[in-house]
Amino acid sequence: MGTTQLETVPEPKYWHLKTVLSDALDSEFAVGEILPNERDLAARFGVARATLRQALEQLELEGRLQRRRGVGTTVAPPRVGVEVGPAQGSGTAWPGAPGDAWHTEDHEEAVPPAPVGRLLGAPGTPVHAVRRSRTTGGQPVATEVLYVPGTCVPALRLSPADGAAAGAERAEAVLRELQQLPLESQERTVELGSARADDARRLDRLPGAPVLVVTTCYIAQGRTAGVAVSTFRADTCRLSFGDSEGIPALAG
Amino acid sequence: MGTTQLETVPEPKYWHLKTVLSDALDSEFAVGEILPNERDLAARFGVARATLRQALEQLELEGRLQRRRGVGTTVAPPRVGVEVGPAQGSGTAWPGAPGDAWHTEDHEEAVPPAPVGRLLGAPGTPVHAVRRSRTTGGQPVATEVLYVPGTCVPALRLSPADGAAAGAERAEAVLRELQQLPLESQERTVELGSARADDARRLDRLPGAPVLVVTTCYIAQGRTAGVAVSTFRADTCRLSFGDSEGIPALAG
DNA sequence: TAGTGGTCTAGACCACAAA
DNA sequence: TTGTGGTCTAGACCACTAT
Repeated sequence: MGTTQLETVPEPKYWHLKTVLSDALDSEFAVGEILPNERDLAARFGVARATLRQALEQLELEGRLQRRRGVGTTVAPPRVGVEVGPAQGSGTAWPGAPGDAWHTEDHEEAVPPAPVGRLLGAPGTPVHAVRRSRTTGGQPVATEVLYVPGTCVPALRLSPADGAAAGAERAEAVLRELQQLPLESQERTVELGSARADDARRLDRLPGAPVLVVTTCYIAQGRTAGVAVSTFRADTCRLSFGDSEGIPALAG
Repeated sequence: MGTTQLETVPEPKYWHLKTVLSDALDSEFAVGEILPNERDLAARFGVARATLRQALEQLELEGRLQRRRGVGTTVAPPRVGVEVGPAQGSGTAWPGAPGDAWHTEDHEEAVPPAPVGRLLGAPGTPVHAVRRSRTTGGQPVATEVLYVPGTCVPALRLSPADGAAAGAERAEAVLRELQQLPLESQERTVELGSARADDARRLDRLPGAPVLVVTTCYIAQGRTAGVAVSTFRADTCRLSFGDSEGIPALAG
């Protein structure tokens, strides 16, 4: 005990700064309000701009702030809950089932990424790739690619001569065909990732922005009949896996 | 003449660097191998150390690298899948049910954080707080606090005179008592957070490290009878919500 | 003690959005 | 054009680990 540890707290400046700013956001700012710019804030707290930015980055990661180049830093609204679990009261269901919150955008035939190819049991084989997106209050919150082997939707007739204009229609045709397949189960994983350039553009973020990557395996006829890779903005989303609707429905 | 750089790709250096390093990790390094130190790497790529660090941070966020102060940067093993969903084949269950993967550590009576208090319907009221932890392969992957109102475990007799030594025992007593309560349903959310100082220590990370925060509401007797806030290391974990076991069991 | 990653500085310039 | 956040530099020192 001899060493009376008087404030030997080597707490980093940016960490302390983050706490101070966080408290200020709670008490002195309203949602949507614009903060002073980074140079002013840094001067006000007597730190370098890089240090101030370290604190802001943390707060943005936690969904407290929103920063936009050329515009400024604003106080972010609370994270929106995004339902990801079993569809409304119906247990598991294929993408594109009635009432699902996604918007179908496009379709192409492509070789899936290696991890997805392994899940589908046929690495390197071209499959249907259906691009979908999801918005909340006009803001994009997620983008998704659903990979479906051609053998799982055998009745599908695609005329390659249709051209690019029919992308969304072809995508919907794949989803319609999927509903015919009896879905046995699904399995989901969630992990942290950083947005690739194309996803970042769709999500209105910069490349590298933190995202929650939800991978869903759809099991039908004893095999993995589809894999959806959904990319959610980590700064604005809270993923919700609700059993409160699904379980009672199954029990009743 | 280095100025053969005709293509003015406004791609940030750190982003390009990250890609280069990522490819190198795939082809030239084995899991656990130590990378050259940051100063050497920066020199080798002809960038400032801060820029190199920006690329390393991204790779660490994606679980590709592990950095430890005083030691070095090593190639991280693939993320471990951590089962978070319905317990093995038994549908929903209380924490502490047989076979659950958590280790009970401690107990105290405390006022929960405001958001948890709201979920429990009684902000500002002291409740049981049970601390648990989870490891995989000897590495800590998650820490959790389960908040349970005293009114939900009325049969529990705690002797305050027991002292601190009985913390784990008191915690287990709370969990035992919970099993008596019929669990109606549960609801989970997942969001990105940054580790507070105490959680960071438990997870063997620095404060501010990215974590996946899983909030579970346990519903019993028509009310929220417990709230668990579980904090998983985002760099090493992939959360797995498996329905493949639970759904068939319920259907049969 | 030596070597590592973590923090911090004080600049500079760039890309972007809005006036 | 102006002002914002985003990128980058070339240093410095600190905290930690292993020897």
